[in-house]
Amino acid sequence: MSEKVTIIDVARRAGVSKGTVDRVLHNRGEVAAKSAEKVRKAIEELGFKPNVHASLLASRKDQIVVCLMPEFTEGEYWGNLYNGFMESVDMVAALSIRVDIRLYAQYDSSSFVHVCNEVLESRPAGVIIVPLFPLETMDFVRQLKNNDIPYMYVDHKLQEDDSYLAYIGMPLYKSGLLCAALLTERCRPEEVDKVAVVRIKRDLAGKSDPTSDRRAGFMDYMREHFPGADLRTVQVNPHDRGGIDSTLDKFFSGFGEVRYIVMLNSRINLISDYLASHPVEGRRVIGFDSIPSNLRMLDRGVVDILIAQHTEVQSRHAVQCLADYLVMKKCPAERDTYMHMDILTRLNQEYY
Amino acid sequence: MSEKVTIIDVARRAGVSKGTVDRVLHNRGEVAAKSAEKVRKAIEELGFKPNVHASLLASRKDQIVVCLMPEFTEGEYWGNLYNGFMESVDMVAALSIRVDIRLYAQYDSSSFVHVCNEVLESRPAGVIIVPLFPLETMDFVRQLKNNDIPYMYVDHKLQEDDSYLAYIGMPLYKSGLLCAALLTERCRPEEVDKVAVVRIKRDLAGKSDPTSDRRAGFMDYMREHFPGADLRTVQVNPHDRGGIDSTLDKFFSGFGEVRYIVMLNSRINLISDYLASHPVEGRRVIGFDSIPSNLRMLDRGVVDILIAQHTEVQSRHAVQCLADYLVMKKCPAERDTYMHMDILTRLNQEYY
DNA sequence: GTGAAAGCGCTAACAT
DNA sequence: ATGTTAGCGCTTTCAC
Repeated sequence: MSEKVTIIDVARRAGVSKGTVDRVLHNRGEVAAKSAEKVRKAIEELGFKPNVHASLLASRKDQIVVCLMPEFTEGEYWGNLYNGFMESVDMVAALSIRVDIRLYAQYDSSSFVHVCNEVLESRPAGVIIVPLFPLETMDFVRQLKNNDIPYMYVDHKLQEDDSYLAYIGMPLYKSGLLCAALLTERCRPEEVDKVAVVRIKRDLAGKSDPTSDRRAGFMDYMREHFPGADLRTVQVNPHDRGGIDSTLDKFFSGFGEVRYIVMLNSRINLISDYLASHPVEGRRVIGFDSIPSNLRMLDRGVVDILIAQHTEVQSRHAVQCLADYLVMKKCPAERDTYMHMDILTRLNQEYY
Repeated sequence: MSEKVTIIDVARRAGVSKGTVDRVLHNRGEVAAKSAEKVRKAIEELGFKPNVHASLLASRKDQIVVCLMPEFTEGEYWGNLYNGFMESVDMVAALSIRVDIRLYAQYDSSSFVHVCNEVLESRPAGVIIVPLFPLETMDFVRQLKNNDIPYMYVDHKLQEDDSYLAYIGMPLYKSGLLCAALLTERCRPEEVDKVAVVRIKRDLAGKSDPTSDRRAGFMDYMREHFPGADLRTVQVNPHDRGGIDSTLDKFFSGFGEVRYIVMLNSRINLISDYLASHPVEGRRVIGFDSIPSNLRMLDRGVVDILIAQHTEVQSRHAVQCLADYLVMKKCPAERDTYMHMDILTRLNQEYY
C-alpha cells in the first residue's frame, strides 16, 4: 500500500541495475563512487525501504545472536535473565535470527575466556553480554569491535567501554537509595537505632562486586537521614548453609534486637530460616530480586519488601533490540536504558 | 538449518502439487477429502513449518489490525494505552501487518457504534478492543464472530463474552485489596478511624463503571480488617474543576480530619490542589495509574502511593499477540493475562 | 479437484 | 565496475 518502491524502481531511477543497488545497499564495495552516489540519491528521493521478507527469503542464512551469561542453578537470579533470552527466541525467529545462549562458570574467569573464544569462532552477527569479569570482558569486547560485531550489555556494563551498542539494566545506586528509604519509611530518626546489613562472603577476587554501587546508595541515604543509626555488617557464607544460623546468632547476640535488616543482593533467601525462627516485633526486612525463594519469603511474611525488576524483560528486550539493529539497522532510542524498579510486597507479587 | 522442509517436500510426499498443499494449508476448500488427509499426514510427518517470509512476500497484502479505544486528551489515562499501540506499529510492520488505531468518544455510545461499523467495513484481519459500553460492545463482538474476525480485549473485558481470543488487563478486585492494604499498612485497627473515598460524578448511564470491581476489593478488605472504620464517599465533578475545592471543603468539614484518602480511578490529580492546600499530619493518600499529572503528585508529596501498571506494555503486547496469531496461528499462552500491579512512590517512579 | 506457471522483492553467483 | 540471471518458499491465477 504505502511501500511500493522496490530496488527495481531505485535501479531505474539511478540508471543502474538491481545488482548495483544491492551492492550499495549492503556496501559490499565494487561500485564506482559516482554510481553509488546516484543510487543513494535515488533511494533517498524515492523513500525506498527494503522489504525484509524478500531479503530474508533470498539470503537464506540465519544470523546468530549470542547471549553470553553466567551459569546458574534452578531458582537463582540469573534464571530470570535466561528465561528472557529463551522467550526472545521465537520473537526473532521470524527475522531469521537464531539465538544462541552460552553460559560461563560464575566463579571461573578462565571459563569465561574459553566461552568467549568459542563465541568469536562461531562468527555471530551480534552478541549480548551479561558480564561478571571486567578485565576479561574488556578483552572480549575489544575483539568484537575489531571484528565489527555489535554487542550490548545487560544487567551490568563496563564503565571503561564506549563501543557498545546499548545497555539495559537497573540503576544500581538508586536502588540502594530506594532500599534505604523503604526501610525507614515513616520512621522518626531516633527510631532507627540499629541496622543490619547482611552480605555474603565473596571467595573470589577479579570479579566485580555487583552490589557495591547499590551499597553506596544505601549508605549515603542512611548517613544523610539517619546519621545516628548504628549500621553493622555481617557476612554469611552461601557455601555453608549450616553455618549461617550460628553466624547470625553470634552477630545479633552481640548487637541486640535489630528491627532493620537488609540484604543488598538476591540472596536474602539464605537467611530465611533464621528470620523465621527469630521473629522480632515491628521488624522490617528488605531484599532484592524476584526469584522464587525470595517471593516465598514475602508470602511467609519473613521479608516485607523485595526490590525487583522484570529481569526477563531486560534480556528479552535486549535481543529484540539487537535483532532490529541487525535486520534494519535501527539503533535503540536510548543507548543506556535504565529499568524501573518494582516494589514487591506480599500483596502485589502474585502476577509478577 | 533446522527448517529445510518446504511445501515442495510436503507435496512430493503426499503425491500432490504445491497448489494443493497450499489449499489445505489455508483450508480454502476445493480439495478432495482424501488428498487433504494425505497432505496433513505429510505435514505432520515432515514437521513442516511454513516460511513466514516467503508467505508474506508472495501474498503481498498487508493485514490490518484495528485497535479500538476511547478518545482522550493529552495526559489522560488512555494516552498510555495509545502509546503502546503506537509502539507496536513498527514491531509488526515486519510481519506485513498494519495497525489502525480507531478512537471513539468516551461519553458517547453512538460514536462507539459508528466507529464499530466503520471497522467492520474495513474488513480487518483482527481487532483489539478497549471497551467502555458493554451492550454495544456485545453487539460488535457478535458481528466480529460472525465474520470470523478474531478479537482481543485490553484493559477490560466483557464477562458475558466467551469468544474472545485473549484478554490483557489488571486484576481489578485485587487492585482494590492492594490499595486498602497499602493504605492501612502497619496501622492498628483503632488508628484507622475515618477513611475518605473520592469518586467522580458519572454523567452517563450505559457505561460500565470501570472501578466497581476495584471498589468491591477495597471495601471487602476494609470491612474485614477495619470494621470499625468510618468510610465515607464524596463525589467530585471533573467537568467543574472550580467546584471541586468547595465540594471537598464541605465534605471534610462535616467529616473532620481524615488521614486516609483514596481515589480508585486515575483522576486523583483532580484533588491535587485541595490536598496540597490542606495538609494533614500523617495522612496517607493513594491513587491509581501512572499518568504524568499523577506522577507529579508523588514528587510533590501530595500523594504517597500510586498503584499502576505499564499500560503501554498491555496494549503493545496485545498487538504482538494478535499478530502472532494472524501470521502463525499461535495462540497466547494464557487466554486471560493479568498484569502485575506496580507500587509507585516518590522514590521509584523515575524510570517508569 | 488439481497441477502448472508466473511472480512477490531481493540476493548472490556468474558473466561481461 | 556493472549487468544478468537463477533462485529463495510460497501464493495465486488459470487451464485442464
